[in-house]
Amino acid sequence: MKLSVKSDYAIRAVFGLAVSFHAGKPRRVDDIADEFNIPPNYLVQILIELKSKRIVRSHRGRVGGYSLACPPSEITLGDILRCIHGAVYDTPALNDPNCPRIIKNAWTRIKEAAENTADDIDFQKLLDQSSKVGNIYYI
Amino acid sequence: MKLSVKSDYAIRAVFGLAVSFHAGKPRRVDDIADEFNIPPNYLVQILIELKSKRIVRSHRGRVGGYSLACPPSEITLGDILRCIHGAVYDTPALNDPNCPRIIKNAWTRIKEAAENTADDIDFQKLLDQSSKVGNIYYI
DNA sequence: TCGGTCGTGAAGTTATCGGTCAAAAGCGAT
DNA sequence: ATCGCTTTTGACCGATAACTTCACGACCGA
Repeated sequence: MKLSVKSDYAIRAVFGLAVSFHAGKPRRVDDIADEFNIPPNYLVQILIELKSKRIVRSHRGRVGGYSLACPPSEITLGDILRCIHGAVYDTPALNDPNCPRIIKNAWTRIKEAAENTADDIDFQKLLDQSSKVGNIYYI
Repeated sequence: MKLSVKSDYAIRAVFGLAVSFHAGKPRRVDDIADEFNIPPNYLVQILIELKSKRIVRSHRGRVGGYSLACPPSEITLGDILRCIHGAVYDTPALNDPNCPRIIKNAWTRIKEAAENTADDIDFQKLLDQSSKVGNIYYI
């Protein structure tokens, strides 16, 4: 039930990279951390995890930084959640042989509801919302 | 993303009480703990929480034990999850002013998907499944 | 070669989880 | 009235994970 901030940080970071995806230039860690109020040293660890799952790429050196490994439309929130934690929605009940089948079925229904929703939201959709709604209701 | 076993224990316990709801007689803690493989001393804490939220009732003394406070059809999985944890699906992102609106919207969608599903499953439905499927596929 | 960037591991703090234990308090039956 | 059975309460503990910071190494481009 309780999500960690880590997954939220990850989604913010990928969103930040999605915004500047067309530019083609990588973005520095401190830059992203600064925009989204993420502890820089913590963000590094998160980005490394995202990199190991081929969601982002890194470049070292003077013009280094991070960029998306594929178009925003091909990355979903479910992908990020599965990368950072093992699953979108995980309960020990499903692995517990003592849990009655009926209850396991119920857990599975809830799990799939969350999973399907997360897999349906890709970062291109978020970008579209951002350009449409963001400019109108921005305070 | 990671659920605790506590909520699973709670659901098992309430399910156990639902099964014997029509009998009208309370069920002892150790009895429930034994059937569903729940540490008895841990189950006590869970039942007390459930009682404080008026989901179950208790009865002391020689013929004491626990029983449901209302019919199984009026108790949903969402009720249990909200009782044990604060919410069915909780992410710190929704309370973080630094989290962009677009991303908060996405979190809300996932949250509502899980919440609606959990609220749709009441214990009468589980009982119905139990009597229908349980007897056929029981090993 | 030098400055800036990522990469990595370690360390520490805090919180939560899962579980145990020992009494106290209340109720029913006899 | 008392006795046994049950819930009630609250304290406690070890392990694990979350979150964060730090220091230093590796690497690249100019």
